[in-house]
Amino acid sequence: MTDENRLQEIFRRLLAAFGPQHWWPGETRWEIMLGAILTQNTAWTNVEQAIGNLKRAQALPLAAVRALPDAVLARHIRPSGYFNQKVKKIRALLRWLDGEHGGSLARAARVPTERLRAELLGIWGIGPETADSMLLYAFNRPVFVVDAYTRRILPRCGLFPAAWEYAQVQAYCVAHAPAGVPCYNEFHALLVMLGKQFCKPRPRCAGCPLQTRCATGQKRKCP
DNA sequence: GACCAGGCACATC
DNA sequence: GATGTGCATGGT
Repeated sequence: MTDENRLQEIFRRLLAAFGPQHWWPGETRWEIMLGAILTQNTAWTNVEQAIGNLKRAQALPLAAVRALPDAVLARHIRPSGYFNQKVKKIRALLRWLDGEHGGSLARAARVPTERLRAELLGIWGIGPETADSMLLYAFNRPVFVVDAYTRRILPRCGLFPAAWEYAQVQAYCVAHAPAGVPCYNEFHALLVMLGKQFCKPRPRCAGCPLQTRCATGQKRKCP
């Protein structure tokens, strides 16, 4: 079976098993972008609490977040973890929006994909996964999102080495996965669903007296 | 109590 | 360039 067929078969099976995921769980472009920052290295349930806090305080809209003092914003998003860092990232996002697009997401949405991606990657605190999540889910661009689950699951299916970096994995998926915004949307969501349920991080090293993990993501190194 | 979660920036070698 | 570390809460 070719790589293309294997990846398409994985997509087909996941869709059959889990059904459409209806991502992204956010109602506006802004809410999706905010969620993309808040979910960095954080369980979505924690992000839901943070967004719930903002909603209850009627502080979720872009203009409301803009008007919040840092300390208040930090208090609202506290459940999502790394709250001081995330306040800085949200401020950096707003600075970009104001500086490049007059504070208008509608204007930002008219920027071609490659340039928009470059702009997002230029924002402090926004790396490739967060930028691509924003592009796909907030701006409806055909960009394949690679996350920790993608990089864990597909190598275990034997598709490529686990050591591949972001851009390599993305290029592979673009080359072999079913194309287009709806498929990219669903594929990423389905990989997350599968990963949460069945694909825990790398197994512990057999016989390691520390019972810890080696290679990326580890807390300590095996002796 | 350890591990994990829909990363990223920065320091150090 | 590769590797390690800080950031932090909440669920299991």
